[in-house]
Amino acid sequence: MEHGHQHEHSIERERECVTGVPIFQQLSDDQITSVAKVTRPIHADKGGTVFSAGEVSQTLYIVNQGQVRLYHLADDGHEQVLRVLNPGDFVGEIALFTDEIHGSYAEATATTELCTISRASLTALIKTLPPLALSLLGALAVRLKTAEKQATLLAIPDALPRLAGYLQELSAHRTGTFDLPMSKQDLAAYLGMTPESLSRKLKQLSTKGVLETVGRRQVKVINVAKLAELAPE
Amino acid sequence: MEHGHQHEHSIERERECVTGVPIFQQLSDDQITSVAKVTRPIHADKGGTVFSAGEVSQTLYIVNQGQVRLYHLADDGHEQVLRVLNPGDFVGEIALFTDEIHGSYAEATATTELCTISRASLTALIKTLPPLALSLLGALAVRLKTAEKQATLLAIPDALPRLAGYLQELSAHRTGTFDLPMSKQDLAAYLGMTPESLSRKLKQLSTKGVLETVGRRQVKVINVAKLAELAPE
DNA sequence: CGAGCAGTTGAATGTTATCAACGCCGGTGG
DNA sequence: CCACCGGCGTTGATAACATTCAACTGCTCG
Repeated sequence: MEHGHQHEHSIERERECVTGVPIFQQLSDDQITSVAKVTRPIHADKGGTVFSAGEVSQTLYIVNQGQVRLYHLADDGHEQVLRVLNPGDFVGEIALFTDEIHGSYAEATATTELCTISRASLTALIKTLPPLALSLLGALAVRLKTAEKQATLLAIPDALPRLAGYLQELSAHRTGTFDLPMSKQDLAAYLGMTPESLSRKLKQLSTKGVLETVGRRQVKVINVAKLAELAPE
Repeated sequence: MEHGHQHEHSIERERECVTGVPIFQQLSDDQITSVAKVTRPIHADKGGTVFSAGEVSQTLYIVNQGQVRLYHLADDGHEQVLRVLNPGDFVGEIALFTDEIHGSYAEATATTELCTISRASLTALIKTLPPLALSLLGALAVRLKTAEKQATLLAIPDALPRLAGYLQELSAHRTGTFDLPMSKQDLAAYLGMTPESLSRKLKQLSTKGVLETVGRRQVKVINVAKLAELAPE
């Protein structure tokens, strides 16, 4: 039957969107299908807007491919990056429980594929799929830990240990030369300093033999021990 | 039967511990009983330690009565408050998914009653009680939002808008004169400044007619509009 | 190949931390 | 109940730090 076939095909597309995402990984085939049924894939070109501040949200967004930059505008027009979403990351979880207005903008920094699930669908899914609830709880717990760690980092008045702490955390899961998750001016705002200060502090670390900056967006940690010394704790 | 009676009595105690806590509130009587069965109440006197940094944790702690101060020690011995737990708040959710070592100390700032649930028990509960999963997800989402908001606050270089933003958030849910959730020296560290700076900035706000400091731990917001002006966004 | 923006460097200014001393409140012990 | 003691909080002066403003370099992308 033509119609039936088309329907199956479209489900296949959604399945692909779901299977690539860690929080759904431990689900069975049948369970993935039930998730896929309520999933709507969306696409965003590089530079495109996924959502804007001020919009009402009742949707969970999960990045499948590409990258999304989450930021909000300060009153002086200056952009403050909140988080960078890589494949598997998601945003909109607060919308699942309260009618919340987006406080931030989401912009694709590369060609990006996302999965969206409405609030009603997700709450229904959670009620019928306990493993999904656990996955989500785990993901939120990890994000919470990250956010709280960042808060304690930012509470450090001096810029150098603040930067060192950030780089230590960042380099912990990578090795050798690695990419910064955002531009240096975004990173500066993220770390609570000006781009000028970041530049100077990076040079300071470079002079001390702690690291080298490679090109525009890469950093190579040379002396992990020295970095740990400069970082808090 | 003597033994049976004793057993029921002890369950009653745990029920009391559970019913007082928001995340369990929407559960039915039967469900509360099943939660109570795996709950272990613990008590901490004022000044007592609930847990210490370095300990392995596989337990969720929920505050029932009293207050718990969560902090960790910087390398210079200086205490950094992460969060203050009031009745209904909980800590240890990360322990539910990974064998994690506590990074912080938990100290009772008043006579405190807590409920504890082991990892195994809670994961089992979540699998059988979907509403509980939703409650937990909601609570984590709220905490996440708070933590991310604090991070963006702390990213502000100037102390005055940082303090103003904090006070605005704090006063939003209260009215008139209200208590600060911690001592001023703790608050200063929490806001990424020195106690001296906090004192000066509070005085500055007082001079501007924005607020008044009452006694040692109370603040009265006089001009909400002015406070909002000084706060970011 | 050119334009524009990210990133760097430099000097001056402003803010904040630091160090030190002091009042003040709260709790403890006589 | 009162007096003492200790820490919290405040105030003042200095110095270090980061921001600011401005000019310049060097990518990168069109």
